[in-house]
Amino acid sequence: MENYPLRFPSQQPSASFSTPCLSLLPTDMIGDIQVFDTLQGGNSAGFLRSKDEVEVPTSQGYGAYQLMESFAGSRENEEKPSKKKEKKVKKPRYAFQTRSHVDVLDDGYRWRKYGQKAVKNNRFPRSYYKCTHQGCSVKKQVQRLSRDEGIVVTTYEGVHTHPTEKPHDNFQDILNQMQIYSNF
DNA sequence: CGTGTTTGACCAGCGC
DNA sequence: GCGCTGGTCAAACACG
Repeated sequence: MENYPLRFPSQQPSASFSTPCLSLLPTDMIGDIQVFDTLQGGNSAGFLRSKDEVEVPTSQGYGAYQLMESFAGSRENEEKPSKKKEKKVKKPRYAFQTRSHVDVLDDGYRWRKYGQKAVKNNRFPRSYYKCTHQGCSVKKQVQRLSRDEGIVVTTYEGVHTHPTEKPHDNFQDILNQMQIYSNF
């Protein structure tokens, strides 16, 4: 099993959220995935994994991404297979909750939509995307919360095997943007 | 014409 | 076994 380096922000920024304003994410709404969130309007960041563990934010919000990196791949094969033989290997998933008017955040990668499904208890459909880069099998799901339609949940599955196609601002710039947006 | 979206069909897992 | 739900496929379509 190989752990590709997580290419989310820090040195080689790949995130370029077009309408960045991350906020709290109730993890029980999306199940067994790791959750990255930042508190709206502040510079604190939290990272949730499983249902109850909260990592303490580090200065300037970098901590969350660093934690993501440290957990990359750590949950593979974690759940018990219901049958004896090895079951599907689930890639680790990371969810971002973003307050945004648009569903699809520009994270610097090229995505192809391959499905859309109505979701139970949610009047908004969930969209499924795959990274179009050759050999990269990263997927993401985008879903708007029913109880707060201003919030978009983006769930990433897998890790990109290539750098972003859109070199961009550094992470600090993104955080600054988040500040601006959150002050609305 | 290449690329991306839409959408119905299909399949697998899970709970009852 | 059956029905529900989530996830994926693929043909048709739209667009630059």
